[in-house]
Amino acid sequence: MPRSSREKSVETRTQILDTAYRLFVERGYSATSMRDIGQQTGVTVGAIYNHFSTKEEIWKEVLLTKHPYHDIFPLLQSAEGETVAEVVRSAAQLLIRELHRRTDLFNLLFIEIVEFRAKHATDLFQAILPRLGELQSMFQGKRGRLRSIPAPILMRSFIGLFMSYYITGIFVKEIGVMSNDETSLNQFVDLYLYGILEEDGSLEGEQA
Amino acid sequence: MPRSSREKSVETRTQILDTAYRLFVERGYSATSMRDIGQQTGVTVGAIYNHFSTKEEIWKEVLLTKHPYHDIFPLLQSAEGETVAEVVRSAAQLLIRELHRRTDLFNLLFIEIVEFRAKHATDLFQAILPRLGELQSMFQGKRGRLRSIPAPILMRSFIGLFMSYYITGIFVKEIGVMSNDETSLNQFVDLYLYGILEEDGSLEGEQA
DNA sequence: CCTACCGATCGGTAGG
DNA sequence: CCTACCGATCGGTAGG
Repeated sequence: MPRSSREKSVETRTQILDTAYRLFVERGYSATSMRDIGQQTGVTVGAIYNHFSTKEEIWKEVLLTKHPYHDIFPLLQSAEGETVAEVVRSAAQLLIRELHRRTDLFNLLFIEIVEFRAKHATDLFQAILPRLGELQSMFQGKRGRLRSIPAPILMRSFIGLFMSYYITGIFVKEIGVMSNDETSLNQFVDLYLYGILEEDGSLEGEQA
Repeated sequence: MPRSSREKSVETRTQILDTAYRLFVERGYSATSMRDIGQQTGVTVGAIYNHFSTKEEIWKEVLLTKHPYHDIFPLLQSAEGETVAEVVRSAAQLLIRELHRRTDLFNLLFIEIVEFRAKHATDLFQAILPRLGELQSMFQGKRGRLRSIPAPILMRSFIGLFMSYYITGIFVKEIGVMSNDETSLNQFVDLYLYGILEEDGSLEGEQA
């Protein structure tokens, strides 16, 4: 329980950001009104302007503080395994589980691209950049040799693996003619593993 | 020049759809008003409702008629080469060139996911499905053996290749620390090729 | 295809 | 005099 008006203020601000995030990913930016944010937070519209000067300022703060990398980075770092292949499979499992829990994981990015023409992309990337280095240690001391692929390409293509699985999965869902189950995911991951690993037979052995 | 009021009506309808498409991908659905569409088409708001009963009906028609697969499918089919690797590289080149011409190529999909929670996904997929088969012939009679990967996975991961290159590229653009040039694309494509092809040394030979 | 409107709601701000 | 917030309302615009 807040003990001062100062603490109360910080709490209200946090609640506004939580509500705004939820509504933005549910409906998009323009379709979310300041009144919606206020009502669902339990404050008036005027009160919001005590914490943020414009609606876009709320967006900027939501984008930077609720961006998926906040959840994804720790998740990736918790991936375990003795070989590179095992680590990648473990990371893929964790990420897909998170995607099922939060099917709107990438919505902040899509909104930023469409409704803001990615104008805050530089700010966002500056925030992420320092933490990208942490990920490089994921494969340290693991068995299995990587092809000589630059780290940025490795990371971008790994993210892409999930984006494509997720986005194309939305459109084949409930169709039946295409499966979107765990088998599909494994096939995606295998394709990625064959793509990044030196050929030494370890993958085939593991599969058998 | 239209010779009858019937033809004039069809032309107006087409112009409305063209304008709506342009504004939707520029700003998103909610941020685009019926008045915007009317003004930029050169008709009043009331006139639009002569052709479409709701704003969402315009969206549905735009989504189905302007969807990127209309441009992408013919593009992929024009890819040439004597080996699977050459065809894939050719297709990748063509697709990236198209992406540079139309940087908003995927925006319709993003809007459908965020602002409509993908409610028209089934309609869209039904429209695309019959044409997916045409693509399967792309690799017919080409040298280079594919791993046993189901065709849907092949296609989904190929689309994913570009989505990840495109989306992550937006956020690393103009940063300098990460390159987003032709070299990056080739590295993405190589990763994909290693992922789908049986190992027979042909790729290394080609690279050398 | 237009002018002229409707009930409601938009982002943002007034004084207290 | 501060903060956090209120009820009411601003000029304009939303879909219809």
